Amino acid sequence: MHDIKERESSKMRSLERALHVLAVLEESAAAIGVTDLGRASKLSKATVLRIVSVLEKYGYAEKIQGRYRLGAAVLPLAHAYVLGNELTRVALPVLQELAQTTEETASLFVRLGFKRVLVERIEGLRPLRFVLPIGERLPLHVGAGKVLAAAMPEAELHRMLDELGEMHLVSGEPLARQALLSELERVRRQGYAVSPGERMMGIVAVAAPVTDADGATVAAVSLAGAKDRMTPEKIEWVSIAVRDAARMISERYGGARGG
Amino acid sequence: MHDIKERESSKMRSLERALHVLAVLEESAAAIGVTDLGRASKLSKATVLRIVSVLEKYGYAEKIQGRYRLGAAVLPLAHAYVLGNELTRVALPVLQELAQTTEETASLFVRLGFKRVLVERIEGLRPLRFVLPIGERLPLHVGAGKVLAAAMPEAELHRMLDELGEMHLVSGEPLARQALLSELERVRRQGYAVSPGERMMGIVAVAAPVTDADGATVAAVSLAGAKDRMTPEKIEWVSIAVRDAARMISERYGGARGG
DNA sequence: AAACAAAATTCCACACAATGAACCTTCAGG
DNA sequence: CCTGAAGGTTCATTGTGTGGAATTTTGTTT
Repeated sequence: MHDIKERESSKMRSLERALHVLAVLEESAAAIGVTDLGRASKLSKATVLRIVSVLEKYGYAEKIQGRYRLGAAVLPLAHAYVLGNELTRVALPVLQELAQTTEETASLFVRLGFKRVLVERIEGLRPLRFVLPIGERLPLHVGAGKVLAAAMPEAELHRMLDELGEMHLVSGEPLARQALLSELERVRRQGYAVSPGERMMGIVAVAAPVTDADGATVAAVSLAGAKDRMTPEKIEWVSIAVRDAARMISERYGGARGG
Repeated sequence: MHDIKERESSKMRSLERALHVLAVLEESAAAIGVTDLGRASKLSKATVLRIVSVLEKYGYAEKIQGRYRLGAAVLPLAHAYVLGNELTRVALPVLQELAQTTEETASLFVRLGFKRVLVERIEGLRPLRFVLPIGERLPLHVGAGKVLAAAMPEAELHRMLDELGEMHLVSGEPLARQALLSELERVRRQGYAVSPGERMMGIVAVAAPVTDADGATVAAVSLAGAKDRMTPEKIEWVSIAVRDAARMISERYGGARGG
């Protein structure tokens, strides 16, 4: 995500390098050796080894037969994040209500760099997937991501689009930059986004922004269900329910400042 | 968890300090200012500020009105851990099977220092709790923890008991060190642990160890249910089912070395 | 609204922690 | 038994992390 541009004067070089190694471990599906870690993070073997040794000591990395992978200590961090976070706390009952009345799956996303992260999900009648996808990094230019992209500063948005290059929907259909920009404009105007099968085939999602006291977008509420259940009429009233839910979270979040 | 003993020659002091700050953020329920962070981690304000600035840049910390809390970037780490980990992958279908046949909640724990961490859970008929507790840090001297404690090296176990001091069950009943040691010995002999309401009132848990190819305990499978459903007869056959599940995970885990 | 208090943030010269090239060890394959 | 590849170790050098003090910001009291 963050390239380590050694030129730039970065305070705490060693820490940034360590976090970079952690990011490589996150991306790497399988366990990875120090030589490969060094290659991937552009650091010397010795440096990488020192970093993973410390990470291992604290449980953030695990050594298995000379190879390294993420360690179990990352789980308590995520647990503490979800429990301690004001946003997830106030959103939980609202998402429950939303999932129950619509009988579909309700989710909460926050933006992280040029991606969004699923921070909370309540399944409706039939789960979308079995394994829990909380923490998954998803793109901003499709689905509920559009709500978050619509709130990005113009310049940052264009930097992201430059990085992304050619965009496609899951159907394979290309997504022109101009088409996305107009769509984002429409999302801003109408206050919600509808995404028919943009990221997952056969899944229709409706999403609306959660804002803080200053009106800045801090998260997106999304409701997703199978295409055949999401008729135009249902999408109509669901879009209202989603906006209501997002507004309710916004109010309670803004109201309890300093919690 | 890890005291920062500055005396000891620790390579990568700055990284260890940063991880220590991260641990403080994890423990702190509410957002916390740099002064308090400095107090809690015994570091100067300036140092703490530099550390949290970098953590914030990478999304591991969030600044909200001058106070800091964990950031959303910890969630993708946990997600990657669960997806990429061989153990959770092979355990998933076994836990599903176990939860289905027993109609109770099946869990998988790994040891992390002197605690255990819940890494996977499949709910039975009635969930034990609503909010997902994956990543929770729990003690080793009660419940499924006994299976992990039973596998600790003698010296390490005693160091832990020294740190713990007086132990109590959730009922308030004190737990003598000698009583725990004999119980651990029994767990080793019979290959599983039964914990009637040790950690949570009204919940009975049965647990068995998962071992790697060398026979070392790497995790614990646990099955927990309400006391009134867990009759002695059910505990009897459930303890067999749990051991079978643990053995199956052990075999598949050992079998796929290097995955 | 002014004055104060407390906390966040910036600055800087020094000390020593982090660095990486070179070296050692282990192990798999031929 | 040799060879190559990868994990791990060592140590002199240097530039990075450090913390006290100065400065700005925030928020609380009068």
